Amino acid sequence: MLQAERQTLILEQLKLKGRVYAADLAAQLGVSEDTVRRDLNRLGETKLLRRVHGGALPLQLDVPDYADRLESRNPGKQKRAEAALAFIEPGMTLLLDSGETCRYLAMALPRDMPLTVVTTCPLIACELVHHDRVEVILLGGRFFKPALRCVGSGAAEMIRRMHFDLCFMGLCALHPQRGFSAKYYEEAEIMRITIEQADKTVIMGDRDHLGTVSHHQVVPARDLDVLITDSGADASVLEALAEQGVEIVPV
Amino acid sequence: MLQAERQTLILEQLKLKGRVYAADLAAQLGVSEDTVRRDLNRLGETKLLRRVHGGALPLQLDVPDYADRLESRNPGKQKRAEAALAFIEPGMTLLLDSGETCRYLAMALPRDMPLTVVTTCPLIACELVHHDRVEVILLGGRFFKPALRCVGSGAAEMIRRMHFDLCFMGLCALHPQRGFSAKYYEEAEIMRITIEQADKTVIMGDRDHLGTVSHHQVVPARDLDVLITDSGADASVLEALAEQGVEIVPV
DNA sequence: TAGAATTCGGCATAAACACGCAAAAACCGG
DNA sequence: CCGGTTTTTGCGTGTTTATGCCGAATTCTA
Repeated sequence: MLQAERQTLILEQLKLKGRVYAADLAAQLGVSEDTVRRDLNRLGETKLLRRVHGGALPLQLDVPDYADRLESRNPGKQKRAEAALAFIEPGMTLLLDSGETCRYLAMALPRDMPLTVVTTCPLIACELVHHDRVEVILLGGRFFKPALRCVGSGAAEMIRRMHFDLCFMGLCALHPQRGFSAKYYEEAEIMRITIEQADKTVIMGDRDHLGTVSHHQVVPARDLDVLITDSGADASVLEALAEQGVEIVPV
Repeated sequence: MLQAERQTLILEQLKLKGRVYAADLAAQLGVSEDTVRRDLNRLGETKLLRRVHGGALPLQLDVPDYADRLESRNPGKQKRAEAALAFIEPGMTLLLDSGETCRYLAMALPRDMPLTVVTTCPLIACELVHHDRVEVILLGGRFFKPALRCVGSGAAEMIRRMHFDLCFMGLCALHPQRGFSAKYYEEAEIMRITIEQADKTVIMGDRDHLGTVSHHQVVPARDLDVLITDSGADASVLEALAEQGVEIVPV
């Protein structure tokens, strides 16, 4: 049996059962435990599974819900938001996705620049109350609390009738091969539609989310235009993304 | 069962039930209490739960100012909001209009009552984030900042397709002859449509707004059902309103 | 304050792991 | 085809980790 074949089987098994044991796999695949361990370690390094003592678990990047994250101030997000400002020009129509990163961007927007900001996140709308020259369009629908955003057909319909110069999103999980993914099905759908309507999509997020996979794919990596991330991010992942046409902006 | 898997289960259980006992977990997971304790201690060290004698609790930095805000700010609005609760029954679909009074009502809603709340005000939507049994529908559209609400054809259309058991509104101006009126044209229109779709309309406001007139009429007084106001309000105005079929609730 | 439940620390055991080594297989350039 | 290189794999050794058990210390509760 080929190594790659074996690793594929391991991943399938993992997906099927939700967990795999090194010892079981060794017996089942007819190789030594060392070999299985080496396979598991490699798959873990490339972020295709979560290696744990005794076996492996599916990757579930447990992003804490937005509602729980609101309070903490985060200098990294602040910096990425400031870097994102460079893409914005007066008169543009922006979409700000839900997420803390985008909230920082909303707060960082210059108050004297005329802009139209579209968002599904009520919190972001509230942040922009004192930006007198920013027109805010709030996309309504069912309020999906874990992600603090509106989802559903109402919001989707409204987005399909719009067009954005720029679309900004926080980074949940981005993997060179497995694309940009989100934690919840509901938000993944809205995000996908949003990206379709935008001239340019800018993603912001730190190294911890790079090379990871979450539950629902939004779009493949090549559909993204710019990634603003911290300079300490894994070079090989950045390179792989750059090859797919993503402009990397380190801060 | 893998260690990491077990710890994930513990966290899930915790989120679900709000507390876990070491002894129960040991029996349930088929491991010794020592093992469970070690798991709990580790999860506690990494700040994923709050370790307590006998088990663990979720660590929720739960909105500490919640109670304070209700007590201190505006006792009048608080009282009227509490009086309004009497009209609400489990399972109802409510419309909460924009305005501080309605925000108080949102905060005062019981957390364990299943409800659907529809609102045009993003701030109210955010207040309801921690009410797990309350489904929130946010009506989108252009965000009209002076009134902190969404207006426009989008919101109006959505409202026309809905039906509310109860509609709550703060009181801008109410005059027995000249009706219920609002400051801005945009909001008056939305409010009128809203009242049309509601079985019952409840208005909350203190004496200062009674007997006054603002710029844009919403509906005549007879279209209102309940007025919750303070007991010191002008008796002649209240009487005139009562004659038009408005139930007066003094607090 | 006494008794019960819980926790802590040390210890033993078995499983899982890392590391180096060597054999076998696959690969590669000429 | 052939010599050299790389990759893969399995094995042995020593280390680390996970777990359960036990007694002592601590904390809760009535």
